[in-house]
Amino acid sequence: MSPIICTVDVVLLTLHDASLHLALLKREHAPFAGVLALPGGYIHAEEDSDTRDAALRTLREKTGIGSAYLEQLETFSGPGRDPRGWSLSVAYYALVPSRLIDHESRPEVVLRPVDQLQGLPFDHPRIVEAALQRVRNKSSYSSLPVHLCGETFTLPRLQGVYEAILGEPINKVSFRRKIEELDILEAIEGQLETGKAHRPAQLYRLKKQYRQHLALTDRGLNSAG
Amino acid sequence: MSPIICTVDVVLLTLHDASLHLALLKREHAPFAGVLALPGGYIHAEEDSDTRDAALRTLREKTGIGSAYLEQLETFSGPGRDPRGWSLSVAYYALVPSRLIDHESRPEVVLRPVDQLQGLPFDHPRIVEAALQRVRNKSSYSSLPVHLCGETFTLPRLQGVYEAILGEPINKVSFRRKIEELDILEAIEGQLETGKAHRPAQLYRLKKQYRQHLALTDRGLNSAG
DNA sequence: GTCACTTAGTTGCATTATTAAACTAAGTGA
DNA sequence: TCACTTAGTTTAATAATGCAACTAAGTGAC
Repeated sequence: MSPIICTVDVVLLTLHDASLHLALLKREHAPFAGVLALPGGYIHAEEDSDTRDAALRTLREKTGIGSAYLEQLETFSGPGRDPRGWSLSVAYYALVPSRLIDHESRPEVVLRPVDQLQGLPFDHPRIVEAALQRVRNKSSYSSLPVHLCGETFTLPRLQGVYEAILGEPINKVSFRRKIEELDILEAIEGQLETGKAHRPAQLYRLKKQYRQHLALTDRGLNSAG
Repeated sequence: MSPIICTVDVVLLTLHDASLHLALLKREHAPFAGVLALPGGYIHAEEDSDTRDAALRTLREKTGIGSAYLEQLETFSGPGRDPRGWSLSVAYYALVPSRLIDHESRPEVVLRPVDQLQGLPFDHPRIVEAALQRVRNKSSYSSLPVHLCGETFTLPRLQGVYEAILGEPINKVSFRRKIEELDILEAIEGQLETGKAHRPAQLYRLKKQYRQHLALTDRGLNSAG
């Protein structure tokens, strides 16, 4: 029996111009050489300690990103998804603040708005679709979107990130109540976002224990309003 | 490079004596021959059209179950989880009404309460733990538990199933409101569950379109009460 | 400096959702 | 016929949510 082709693919999402963008790379080899595709590659049994590790390595090697929120999405498989044979890809999704994407040293990483994707090879459209569904759904009841912000951010900024992901406005009071309830942020003593022609906003950061873990609400964020 | 060992494992859950049980099988071959383990096996690239298909085949071959609610759980991997080498297992979980487990023709399938598991081989404890977490979480905001009931059931019975999974009582009025809201059940005209020494309960069944798909609530089922 | 403007952040109240308790319904069995 | 048990509904109290209007605090025009 011919061996199964084992790969990982990473749906790397970031926020650019207040909308969700996906990171893509031109494929170097056949099949689909030259086509923009998800960063991915073979699992290296000799060096990877599991598929998560393979995804982290892929992310580092292909995009230069050393730290991101990373979570397993789903495994896609079958005889038809890769022309080389029966293949299996463990898909992960990653969220990074856009500042961490270094366009100087990695000009080959291109960002595309997630609602204007076309021509993706293999079953990458399905994988991206699944990632978007997961991220949108999870954002509606968790702290997931904070991983798209940088180290520090204001509450109005964070609300904007939620709204960009969910695609609809959120009630300000309800939003602040929920975030408070999650108890994952700490105000940075005396640090305000100045320079704007209006009242400055308080800067916050994630509490240490939530750097990699998420917090979940009981009832969701109830957008609209 | 040595090939990666690709398998599927199925966490098959059912309700027995009003509590969640897991189906286990004695392993026939090394490693862990004779030990009770999750039904699982190699992916057959020649015959399986994807990993879901491999899981369905495994379920059919090892337990005789031809139809169940089946959903991909997570993929587990690494060099240490199987003594034969770097391995990868796509785990699925399945829910079946206990009646579908045919103890006559399959005496080798043993049921164990999920809170009294021990001695499971490989990383099966982790897989089962992940499945339980997923099922409990998903049950709190979806129609998932209906797949543990048979064709027809009463609302008090269904509430009992939710309570068995979630491990806490649910408010009767709230429960009925949520189920009504989900709009997935239809009362079976004139069919009541008789024979009990009290008022008979209305029998319901899943609407056709929800046989395989789930319905989700906006706000969850809010147990306790 | 004063004032118009803008967004940050809060308060109070109306609306809606959830829960608890008490009720009515309808069977069995003594 | 009556006690008992669980099904299913009603009512009222409580809690969560959302809206509108408020105060706060900066910038920039004049």
